[in-house]
Amino acid sequence: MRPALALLMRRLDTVTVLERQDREILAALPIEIAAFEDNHDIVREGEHRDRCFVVLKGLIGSYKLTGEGARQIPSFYVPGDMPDMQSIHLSRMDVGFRTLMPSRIGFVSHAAIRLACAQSFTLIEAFWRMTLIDASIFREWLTNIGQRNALARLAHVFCELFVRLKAVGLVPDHSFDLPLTQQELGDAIGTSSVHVNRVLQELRKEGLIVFREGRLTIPDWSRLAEVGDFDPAYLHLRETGRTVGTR
Amino acid sequence: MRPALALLMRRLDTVTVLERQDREILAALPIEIAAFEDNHDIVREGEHRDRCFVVLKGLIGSYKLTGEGARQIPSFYVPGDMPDMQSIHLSRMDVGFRTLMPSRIGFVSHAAIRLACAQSFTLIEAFWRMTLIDASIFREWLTNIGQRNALARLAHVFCELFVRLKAVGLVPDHSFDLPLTQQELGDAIGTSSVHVNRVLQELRKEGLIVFREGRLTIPDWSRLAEVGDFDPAYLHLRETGRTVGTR
DNA sequence: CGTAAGGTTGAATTCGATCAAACCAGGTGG
DNA sequence: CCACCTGGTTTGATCGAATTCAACCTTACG
Repeated sequence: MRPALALLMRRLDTVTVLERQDREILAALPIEIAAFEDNHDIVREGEHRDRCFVVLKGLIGSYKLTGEGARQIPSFYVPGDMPDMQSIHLSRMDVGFRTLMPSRIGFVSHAAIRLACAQSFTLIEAFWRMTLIDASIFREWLTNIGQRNALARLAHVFCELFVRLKAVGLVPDHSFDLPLTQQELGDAIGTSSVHVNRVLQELRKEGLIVFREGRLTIPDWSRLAEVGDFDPAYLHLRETGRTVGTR
Repeated sequence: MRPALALLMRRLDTVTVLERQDREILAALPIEIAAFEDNHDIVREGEHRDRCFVVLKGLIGSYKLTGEGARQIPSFYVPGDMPDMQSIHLSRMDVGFRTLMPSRIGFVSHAAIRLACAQSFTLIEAFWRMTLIDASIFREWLTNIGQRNALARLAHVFCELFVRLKAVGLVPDHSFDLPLTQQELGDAIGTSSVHVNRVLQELRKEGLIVFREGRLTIPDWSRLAEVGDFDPAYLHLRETGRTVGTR
């Protein structure tokens, strides 16, 4: 099967159980692949879309701008994710998406997805479920930003990325590529880049992370999870025991 | 028709277009009604549910607790909303729901909703769309809490409640019942209740709100929307022009 | 009355923002 | 090869927003 669709399927497998015929329908989806450099807008706020995209490689961030020009990154998207699934039912985009590193993207038309959904209730469930998990992640981020201090917030975000990447098999050892700038991290956790810098130093000093040359290593998972007050339940992954962490 | 279902239908009308047969299916939904006093847990974090609920009267807040015991209210739910729609596809609740004032609730079993969805693709769309709008609201709240100061945050939340209540016809003039404590407001916008108190005074001093005896009045909508950097696009209401504001 | 829940106020403190400058590495072009 | 630029990181100093703690007030209510 085309590797792009294999990846999407693998992701769907982490959230639900697919039957053979669902896999066949998915495998037949027409998908158009494109590569983008760093900092490329894939979808802009306010647009009307007629297709969704799947992350195949790299890292995508959603973003919203306030009237003051500040930017919030409400969430990150890793390979296998369909970040703008919502565009199927909400015509106007309330959020934009851009690459946070060089990325490969697959585009699937709304029409094709609708057709697939019409053929299988299980697929509807699977896609719907993915969007509900997104919402769950937003709730967790709200709690993160609203209630925890900057140190815990950053630790929490690192933990989440670790678990999500691991779930799709992209964390062989205890490290993964994460070429985010401190500004981008700040936009995600709602602090200034200067403060991110200081918090990063703190995390490093405590031996909780190694973060350099665009790569994050987590030497001691359980301690980082402790500091970040992290419980992966909100990610609603199947077989959490197997996919999570190191213990 | 039973008023409970009429309200749900009215809400669905604000987000999508229903056909006659969809209305008939909805009207036949078995619904079980109950009244709850203030501060009553309807759903607790971690539970497994076999039914959804519709807010018929009152105000519901979702909430999450951190390891430190802090509480975040990720969003409010007004009459017509189905706050735990997600429970259909995500068995474990990652969030709890409780009344923020005396409320009337209608319960509909998952089985009944699934059956209704099996009969009408439009209904699936409508429900799915509601959950996607929820997610959109979470994104906006993330931006609100992450990027705006406490004054704008609070103004923004007030604006949202105003628009959402107005959309279901619960804001006859420029005021509505909102018997929230300052603690609860603080849990929603991620600040202490003491600071909420000060911000409220500021908003009052500027003549932007009247907030007493559990009722909020917005004398000058456009100025409050300005202060709160509020743009209702993220609510994805149909005919926004008609339903929003005062101009 | 006395109690409880919520609101208000003040003072001290802390967290994080802001501002500004220095630093550093990788690329580019003379 | 060096000078220069650029984007990002680091550091220090200062400022402001919001927290914390504590006291006090008001109202509702048994």
